[in-house]
Order: sequence, then C-alpha cells, then structure tokens
Amino acid sequence: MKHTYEYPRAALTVDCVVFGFDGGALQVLLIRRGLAPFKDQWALPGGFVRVEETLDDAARRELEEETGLKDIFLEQLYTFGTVNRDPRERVVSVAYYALTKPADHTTAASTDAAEARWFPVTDIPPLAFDHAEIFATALARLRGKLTYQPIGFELLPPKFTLTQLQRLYESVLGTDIDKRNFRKKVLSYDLLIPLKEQHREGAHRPAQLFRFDPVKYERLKKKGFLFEI
Amino acid sequence: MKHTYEYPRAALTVDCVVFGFDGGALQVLLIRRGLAPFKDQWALPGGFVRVEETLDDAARRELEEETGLKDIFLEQLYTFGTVNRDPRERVVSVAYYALTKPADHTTAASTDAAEARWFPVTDIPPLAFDHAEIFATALARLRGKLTYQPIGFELLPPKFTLTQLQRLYESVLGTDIDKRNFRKKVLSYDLLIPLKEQHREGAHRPAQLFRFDPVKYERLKKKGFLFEI
DNA sequence: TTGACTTCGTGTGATAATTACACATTACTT
DNA sequence: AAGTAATGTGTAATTATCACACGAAGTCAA
Repeated sequence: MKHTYEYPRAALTVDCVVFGFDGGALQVLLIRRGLAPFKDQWALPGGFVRVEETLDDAARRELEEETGLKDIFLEQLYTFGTVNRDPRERVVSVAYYALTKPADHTTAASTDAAEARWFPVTDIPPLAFDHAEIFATALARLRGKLTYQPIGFELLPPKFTLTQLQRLYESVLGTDIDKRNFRKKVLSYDLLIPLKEQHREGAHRPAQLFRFDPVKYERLKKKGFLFEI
Repeated sequence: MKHTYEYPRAALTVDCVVFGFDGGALQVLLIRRGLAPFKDQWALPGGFVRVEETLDDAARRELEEETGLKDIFLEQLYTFGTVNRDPRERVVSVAYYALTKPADHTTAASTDAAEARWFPVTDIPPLAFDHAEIFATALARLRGKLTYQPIGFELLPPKFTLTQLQRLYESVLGTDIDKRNFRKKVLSYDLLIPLKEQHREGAHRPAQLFRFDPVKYERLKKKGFLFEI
C-alpha cells in the first residue's frame, strides 16, 4: 500500500475475446472465475495491466496465464470505461480480440481461472461484469473485418481446404455462400497457394489443400487492396 | 496526495483528433500547450480522466475546456499505451476522433491551452508526445470510415451543395471523383433531401442545397446498409 | 468388381454496378 | 449583349455479381 497519487486513479485491465473455429461452428474461449467478484461465473480471460508493460503485452501475458495460449493473432478492440462496470471500484478495460485454431489450445487452467472452456458463439452462458457487451462488440468487429481483410486464415490450420475456408466464412457471417462463386472469388486474389498434398477424409473424393501467402498479401495491401468476400 | 493503492497505477488520459472541413482542405484542430512537458509545442486537445466520469464524458469535457467545441460527433479511436509515451510517468491515453464544421468553432483558448488553431492535415507542425501517431491513426480511420458510413455530413454545415460534399470526399480521400458518377451514387441512396433554397455565390449558376436525412439513414442502417462511395 | 454413396471441383448466362466521358444551363459581371 | 464560371444532366462500355447443375474421385459394402 505504498503507491500514492494526488488524484484518485482508475484501475486498468485488459480483457480478451478469443475466437476459435473447430471446423463446424465459431467458438469463444471463456474462463470460470476463481475469485470474487463473480466467483464461479464465466468471464473473458483478462487481468490488470502492470505499470511497466504495454497494453498489448498485458493482453498476451494474461492470455497465456489464464488459457495457455500464446503467439496468436491479437488486436485491440475497444476500451470500456463506464463508471460502474466493476462493483469494487473504477476499472477501465482495454478489450482485445484474438483468433486461433483450437488445436493451438493447450488447455491450461491456472491461478485466477479455475477452468477454461470453448463455447459456440451462438450459445454462451451469462458473463461476469459487462463482458457480454465486450463479446458482442468483438463478434461484430470480427464479422466486419472478415469481409474486407483476410484475417480468417488465423482461425484455420496452416493447410486447409477451400471447403473449410468457406465453412469458416459461413459460420462467422451466419450466411450460406455459393460454392462456385466463393472459390472463384478467393482464388482470384491469388493469395492461396495450392499444395501438392490433398486432404482425405471419409468415403469421398479428397480435397486440394492450400496455404495462405502472407508475403503476397503484404505487397497487395500496400497498394490499397481490399479482401472482399 | 491521499489516494493510495497496493500496486502502482497508470494515469489515464483522453486525446481528441478534431477534424474540420473549410470547403477546401481537411483541417485538424491543435492546441499550443501552456504547461510542461512540451510547453509551447502543438498537441492534440486532451487531459486526465476523472474517476467519476466515463471516457466519453472525459473526452467531451476536455474538448470543451480546451477548444470550446461541444455537441459534436465524437467516437473512440484507439487506446495508446506504450510505456514511455509520457516523460513524466506511465500514461495510457484513450484517443477519440471528432468531426465538426469549422463554423461551430468558437475559438476558446483556456486554462491548459494557450492557443487553439486549425491546420491543414497535409501540413501539421511537430506534435508533443506520440500525438503524431495518434493523428495518423485518426486520419486513416476517417478515410476508411468515410467510404462505408455517411459520417462525412458531420463535417459540413446542415445545408450543403453536392459540390461541397464532393470536395469533402475528395480532400479526405485524396482522390478526384467524377462529378456525374458521384451525384448519381449519393442521390441513389435517397438520404439527401433537396431544399427549396439555392446557394448563390460568385458569377455563375447557383447550386441546389441539400440536407442529410438522419432518420432515413437509421432505418436503412438497421437493414445492414452500407454507404459506399 | 460393381454399384451406392459422399464430397470435390468446375462454367455460363443474366443482371446489376461501375466507369468513362461532354455540353447546355443559369446566374453574375462588365 | 457578350463573357465567364460553376451547375446539372445521360448513355454506352466494361466489369462484377449472382444464380444455378453435374461429372469426377475416392471409400465402402454387397
């Protein structure tokens, strides 16, 4: 108790909305709170920002501590700062959203978080604090962003089929997409590299595997390119 | 000096990037700092967030205190939180961007700000702190947003001509736009109401005045409408 | 080995959106 | 009355979007 200031200060936290795609439905990673307030309720992973770390660093640190996830796509979303969002005291939270392949997830429950679990975004439990609002903001951002930036690849394994990519777009956007038009469009950008491998599964024709070409994308982006679906 | 916490806390500020359009070029409103650090340098208007006000409230309050502007379009931009962005101590700043008609600006220099002035965005002086980065982020956001949301009207007087609107789009986007195609497009949305008045100025044919119809826009927005130019 | 089954992979024509482009109109000025 | 300057308007060519159906390639079981 030795940090004293002339004026009262808000506490600063980060919260992360982690999206994953399991091939069928879009998922979000929640933790069950191990401490009060909202003990035993589901919440977004997050925690206090330390005074010697950047906001991005804090988000990455908390994410790893509470869920074991690291080195994943992470982007600032919005800062939530209404006065009574935390019952204890004034807390301002910088929210992030993250994208990952569920395979990356080496489930780690830890200190503050009793349990971490994936939930389909269409069916999430009541959340602590104003986390439902943060989650809704993140989902809206993901939907918006997916249609003009190729961030969807962060949700897929490095090698994927066009059908998997289409399923991803369909479950994030909540719409059906025509297979032929979808393929025509994504291939027209020339950002997907067909691999020599095929993906075989089940009693049917195997599917061509592709990978995303981030180098080509960076080149295109500099010329003001938009990835629209 | 009576506010004591168990862990050190960052100070929280808001900074505002205020855009205005004078009919010719896009402008940004800067203040000359009256206090150290960076005394007498140009900076974005902003200041500390009080513990009993929301972030939005803080941004509006600081904006009015330092520039006299109130009741203008204001939206959260991004939160800047690198560790050494302020030489005094750890300061995290929630940045906002605002749009206004320069006519609204009843120039008020005040307590913290010795002077407030508009600068063309193409020619701004060196800025205090990391405000150049904040400004660049805001300009990029404005450019992006202008192409899919009708926020440009916030930069124009309530009654405006199509040529004025086109000049605005041209100066924000930095491109030339074809007059006939521009008119066809903006009128096709049916969001502009032609007024009985005309705008006469100079030795030439007067121009039809329009106003924006926000009610119609709200209706369209609910159906997932995008305002693309 | 053959037929049933399942997903993969492909093309075309209709419709809608975007682009490029030029001149008469209307007011003011001298 | 003639000159000047910005307003206001249409069409044709091109490009993008959308709707739509079937053969190909593999597995499995009879």
